[in-house]
Amino acid sequence: MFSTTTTAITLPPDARNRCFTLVDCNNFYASCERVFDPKLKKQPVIVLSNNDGCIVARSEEAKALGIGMGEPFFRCRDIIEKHGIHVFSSNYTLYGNMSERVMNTLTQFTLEMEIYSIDEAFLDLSGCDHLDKHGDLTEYARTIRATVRQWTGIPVSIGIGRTKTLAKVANRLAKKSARAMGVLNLVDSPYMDKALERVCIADVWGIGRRSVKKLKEKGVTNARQLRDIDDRLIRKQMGIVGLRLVYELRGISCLSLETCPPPRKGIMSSRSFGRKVESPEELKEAVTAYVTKAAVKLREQNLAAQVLTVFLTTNPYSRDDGQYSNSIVLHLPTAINNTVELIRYAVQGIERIFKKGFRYKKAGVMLDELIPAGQIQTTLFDRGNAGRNKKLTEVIDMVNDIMGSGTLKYAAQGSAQPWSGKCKNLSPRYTTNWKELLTVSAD
DNA sequence: TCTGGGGTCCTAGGACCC
DNA sequence: TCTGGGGTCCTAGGACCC
Repeated sequence: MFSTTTTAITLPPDARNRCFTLVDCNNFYASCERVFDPKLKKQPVIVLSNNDGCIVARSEEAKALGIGMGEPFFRCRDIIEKHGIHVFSSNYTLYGNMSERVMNTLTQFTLEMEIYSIDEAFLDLSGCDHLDKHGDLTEYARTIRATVRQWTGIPVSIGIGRTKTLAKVANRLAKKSARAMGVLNLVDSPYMDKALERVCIADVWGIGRRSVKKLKEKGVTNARQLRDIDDRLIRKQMGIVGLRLVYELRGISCLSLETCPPPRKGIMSSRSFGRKVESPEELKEAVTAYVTKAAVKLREQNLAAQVLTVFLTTNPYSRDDGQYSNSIVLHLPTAINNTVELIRYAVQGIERIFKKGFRYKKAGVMLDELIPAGQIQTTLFDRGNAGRNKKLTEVIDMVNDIMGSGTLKYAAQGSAQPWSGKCKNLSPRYTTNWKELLTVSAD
């Protein structure tokens, strides 16, 4: 029996001579909060996930106190009170806008950039690496760092390497090492082995919990050992993804820069409830609100959905209540992107999977099989409803765009929304809402 | 009492076909 | 002991990311 353990990676001719720079904001959400409140400087700060559930960002001071990433908030209550840690609900409007500012700043420094996440971007400086013999590339990165700090108030770390994965490694070390002062360049570095030895495999980009376990069983614990692993072994343990990762650690670029984001494959919108929900009416309200949000995103990208999935679930952590979760996949008769019709189907979906007698914790919708909105075909029996719904949706979009999202709502979303999530410690939307601008008092 | 949300890619296995 | 073999397509689930 043959198995495909041979290398199956085709490489571009310049795969060994690339140069990637990763700019990563430090403790991004916590840093955003700090920009607008100087009192938070040098103070422990944490930011919570939606519904004030988990801790998703920590300032260095909070990390030093032992607060872990992703820890449930309620389990840290004691330590938070004891040390007077500043707690924020997540303010995605603010973080999104701050992210835009950081990314706009970065475009000053390169023509080729991939916005990888809300707080990270890869810059292609392949054309610049000849400068490096004179140390200029590192200097260039220092200029980038200082500029972002000055223009946005956000501290960043910068890692440079021959591959994206090595840029990630360099970035991690830049953050950890005080001597690096936020910038580390690993391009053709004589210290490469030492650098890789300092990074444990769990911290390598693309190595998750499962792979850590497998690799440790093979005696591989740090990034240098992983780089030097046998090709067939890694192929067997981690498939093509693992092999690619190892190549990247060797300085052979397998992951290219994605300068324009590929079209979305699906759009999801879901939320945990602030309290348990039992009535079908409230579930319908919630799902209506979620699908409305998803539909706005859909239209922003000029897409229409052919498949709508609706799901609901009780609290999987709860031991006392009965457990039930279900989902339904609705193949729509034609691609849709107007909110009115999507709400109708979403509500139908909930009606079909709802079961009485359970205390629900979460529900959501997914839009899939997206096609360009221009390709929407109307059905034979459509008598103008689609046209009316389209116009209505357009008007609502326009008003919400000008007056702020949520100005006009569909009645089915409900107005009190007793199911909505907790966010007790929300900071103002300093940069996007006139009523919430930072005020400076004279006294 | 209280445990996020939104994505991507890959693989194994089943269905089906000739 | 001994089922045919080989291909494609689809889907569910795993693993990972921030």
